[in-house]
Amino acid sequence: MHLPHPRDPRAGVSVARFWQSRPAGPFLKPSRRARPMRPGPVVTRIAPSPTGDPHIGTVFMALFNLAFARRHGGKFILRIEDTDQGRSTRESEEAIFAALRWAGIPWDEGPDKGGPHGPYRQSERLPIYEKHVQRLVDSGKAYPCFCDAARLKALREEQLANKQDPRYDGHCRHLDRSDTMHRVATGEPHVIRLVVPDEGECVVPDRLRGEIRIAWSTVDHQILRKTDGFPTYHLANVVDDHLMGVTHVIRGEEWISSLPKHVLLYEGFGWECPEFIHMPLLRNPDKSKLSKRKNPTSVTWYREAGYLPEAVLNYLGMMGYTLPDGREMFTLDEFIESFEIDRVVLGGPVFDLAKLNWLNGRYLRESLTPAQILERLHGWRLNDDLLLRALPLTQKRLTTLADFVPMTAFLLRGALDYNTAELAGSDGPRTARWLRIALWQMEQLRPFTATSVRALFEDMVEREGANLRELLAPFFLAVTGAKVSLPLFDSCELLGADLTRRRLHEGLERLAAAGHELKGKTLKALEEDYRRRYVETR
RNA sequence: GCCGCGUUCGUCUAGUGGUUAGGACGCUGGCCUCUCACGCCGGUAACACGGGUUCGAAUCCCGUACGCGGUACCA
Repeated sequence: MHLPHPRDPRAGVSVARFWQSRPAGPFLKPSRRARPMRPGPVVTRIAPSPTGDPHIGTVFMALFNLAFARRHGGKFILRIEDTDQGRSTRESEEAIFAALRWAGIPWDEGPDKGGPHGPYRQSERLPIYEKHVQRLVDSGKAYPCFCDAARLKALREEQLANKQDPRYDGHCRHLDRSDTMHRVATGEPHVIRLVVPDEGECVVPDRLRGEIRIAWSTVDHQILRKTDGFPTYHLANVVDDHLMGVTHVIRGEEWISSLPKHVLLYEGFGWECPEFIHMPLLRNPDKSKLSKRKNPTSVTWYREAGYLPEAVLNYLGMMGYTLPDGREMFTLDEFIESFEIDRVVLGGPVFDLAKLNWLNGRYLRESLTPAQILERLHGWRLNDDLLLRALPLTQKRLTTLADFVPMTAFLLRGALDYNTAELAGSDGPRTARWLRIALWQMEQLRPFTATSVRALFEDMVEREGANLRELLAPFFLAVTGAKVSLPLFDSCELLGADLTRRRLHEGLERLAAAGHELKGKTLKALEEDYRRRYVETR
């Protein structure tokens, strides 16, 4: 079905085209009853950005995209959005693949397995974006902009001071065209910006939310191509979704405010919009967007901490959703089989480890035989590989073989059991600061090895003006659960980054409970201090 | 600040005008039992608030409050 250029007859108001004609009268809240499907094959996608650790939210979104596609006999694509050259890494990309595989999420097309619409890595599609950005410039829907950061900053501050929305003022849009072209041709640094209407509003249907309306005046002249020649998310995302035949964009609600930009791009290219479905965001216990500061977010942590992938996936399947028959324990296939996107609820679900624990326990005692659990233990950490790596550290300390188990138990344990007063030591606030700083440092530490951990602490010794023995004391306790243990740096390596970090985090929580909480002004001051003394002189 | 999206037990949720507002986690009392755990039985606890519409609103409409998200040459 070909649709004409989507522009509403009402002046200045553009409406994203939906596949069906819109109902007469006011748009009613969508019903939870299944809505009719768009004809033709369904294609969904997950488009993670390979920066940092693989996020549990990525698995959450992947699950719903996969279920929707499969339920309707369609395809599910994995696309890597590595348009941020500064932050994207191959290592992180690999970690995303591994995380999805661990979780049991299969994809039909992706960078690792190809497909008819490849490549599936945005950094390899630059010529495609280039061509499309040119199309927009040629048709006057985008324009080069030469403004530097200083001007933009000043502009933003002035607008904020006048209580206006920060928004590019169109300065470069009104430059003389031939002059502009000349400056571009001579290689002057510039970005390409999207032309956005000044008046009217953008109205877009969302499958779960009804019509979303946003005034154009609040939408910025989005940069489509950065100075480095790379596209921004907005451009690459729209171009790829169209070219890859994506019919349903199922993503987090954090994207709602950039919806108008995307709609404008689809219109600019003369393409039909996909159906938009904005899911609620996973939340911390305090309701803020799930973040590693407050909750474990790395998929690898859940694996290392001994969660079963099927339990994690099952748990994610009940975030914002219940099966039509209310079952709480289900396989991926069962989830897919009965999946109805219209049953998704919009309130942001708090990710509750206690309930995940209960579910994980049920899997362990109800769905696996002892022999199968043994296999899982081997696949987890209780295997020759770990024992063999621990042996060089324990060998000289052994009197009988039986000493080995208590000596290495901390490598396999969940929560540690130690005295918080001992952790705090004589200077609780100082201990808290040290743990906090080490944790920040470790978040950046790559690779995570005994050597790099040693370097981290030696660096800290210098900057904190403490001696190593004194500095390390609380870390022995926090990481191994004992004041006397195997060498700390090697222990950290054996434990791995996720588990080590989590233990420091737990140490911090214990200190907080004991009255040494870092919060508010103290925390802010520490952050600033940390930035000054560690980050800027790195 | 501005814009947007939300709001049923502490948490995950059922509920689509008429229900004693149901289930699950957690917490808690009991049973089972060599301990613990599991399991079983019971308890605790919610429609944010105010106006409408209606014979009747958790359910529909409007406002308020609160929460969250966005406001980048990050995604």
